[in-house]
Parts: sequence; C-alpha cells; structure tokens
Amino acid sequence: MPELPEVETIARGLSRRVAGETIDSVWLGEKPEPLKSSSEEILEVLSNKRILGVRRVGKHIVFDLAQGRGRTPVAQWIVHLGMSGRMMACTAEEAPVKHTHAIVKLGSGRELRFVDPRRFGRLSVSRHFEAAGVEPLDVSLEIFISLFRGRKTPIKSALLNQKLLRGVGNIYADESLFRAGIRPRRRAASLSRKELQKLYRAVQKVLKEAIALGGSSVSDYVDADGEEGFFQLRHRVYGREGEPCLKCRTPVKRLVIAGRSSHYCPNCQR
DNA sequence: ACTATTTCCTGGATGC
DNA sequence: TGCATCCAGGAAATAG
Repeated sequence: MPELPEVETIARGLSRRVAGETIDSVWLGEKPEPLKSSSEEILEVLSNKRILGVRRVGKHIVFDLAQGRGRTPVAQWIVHLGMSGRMMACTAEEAPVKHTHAIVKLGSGRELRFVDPRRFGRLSVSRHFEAAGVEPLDVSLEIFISLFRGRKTPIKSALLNQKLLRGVGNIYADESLFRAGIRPRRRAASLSRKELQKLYRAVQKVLKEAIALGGSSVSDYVDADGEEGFFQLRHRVYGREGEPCLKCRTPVKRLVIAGRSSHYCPNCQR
C-alpha cells in the first residue's frame, strides 16, 4: 500500500526513466476510474505532450507535461495508486499483465503502464494541480503543531487526514506514534506542545528512513523498477499484533480507529 | 466546521 | 478440494 515513501521511490524511479520522453499515444481501459477527469479529458491533455519530469505530491505521482518541445509545464497527469496500483515503465514487448487499465506509449518505444487489481487507484489530469494539506517533510514545527489545534478526532485519524498532512498513511502513522510514545486514540487537541514536537520529529524520521530504504513492501508493493523496499523490516508495531514490543516486550495491541487497524504498545505509548 | 461512518474493489486468507 | 465469507485500506461521499 503505497504511502509517501513508496510513492517518492516510484516517482524518482519513473523520472529517471521517462523524463524528456514524448507521449505518442494513450490507451485507456474500459473503466480507468478517473478521479476528476473523464477519459476524453485525459486523452486530450496527454496527447502531443512531453514529460518534463515526475514528482511526488502527497501520495500522488505527478507527471509534469509540456507542449511539444516546450520547457514550461502546461499540464499535469496525476496518478494515485490507491491500495494496489502500480505504475511501471517497460518495453512494448512485455506482455501486459492482468488489470492493466492504462498504457501510455512513449517516443522511445517504451511504455508506461498503470496496473491496479483493486481499482482504488485514480488517474486524472489538470492544468493547475494543487493538493490540500502540507508536506510532512517540508512543514515547520509551528505549522505542524497548528494543524492539530482544537481537533477532537483521535491523533491517528488526524495523521491520516490528507487535508492536514499529505502522504502519511496507516503504516507510517502507526510507526510515527510508536516512536513518539503517543497512543493512537489520544485526542489530537489533548497533545502537549512537547508531545507534538516529538511527533513532528518522529514523522519526519520515519518517512526519511523509509525513503532511504525504498519504502515498505507489504502485500505486493514494488517500485517502478519492480524492486521491493526494505522498511517493513524496521516496522516496530505495524502488523505485529500480539508480538512483543521491541523495546519492552509487552505484546503489541491492535484496535480499529476510523476503520483502520492501529497498532501500538500499551506500555511505551501513553 | 467537524467528525464518524459507509462505500468502492478484489486477491488472499480462513473456515467448514 | 471447493465454496463462502471475511478482511485489508485511501479517500470520496454521506450522514450526523
């Protein structure tokens, strides 16, 4: 399940492979499940464009597009991988795998393919893409603290809210809360300044470590080159229900908050 | 203005 | 072995 570190890894890999390429043609499956854009809009915006580069915004992969040989971006192609989405760069000879919903043929003969078995992913186009929320790795401590002011929702839910912080998903929310020593059910507004500062540092540390390790490969995540990440080996609570806490040996607990599994150590987190 | 709940989707795991 | 059921989760939609 791609969150910020996985999407960052994928976007970097894609940029390395397809930056500068022209888009020759686009094929969209029957139900590409576009977010805000119709199939017609996607085809219209992508045609005759060149990919300037690929970057990550929150959990979105953003392809910056220029007209013809131009150097200024005039539109963006935005891909959200959802739960099971994959964006792969491959040669035209490779047989398309099941659940391929979009194929973009590039000038070099290579192709970008969007594959998504569970269909939670979304494709869209925009001419002025702006995401809600702030980037957790760019935000200042003061702004970070202000995000949670007056919020009665559990801190876990607040971390998952993409309109506040963008890019943090279930794994990194749990791992950050563990490292900050904060229970997931605590009301966001009840956290002290000191606790929020710990959380701020924990979020940034966890995300940076995960990016350095190529993300977490749970279920079937692989990056743009088909490589697995290694941060799952550093998970301290996520997916470890019943197993001993790596700090104090207390069994890790799991509860459901906002419909999401939340893992924490009842002893280390207060 | 917030917050909580439901919905979408399918592969894999579990249970009988 | 095979079939039914449950579960995972991001974010939009809906309800409160």
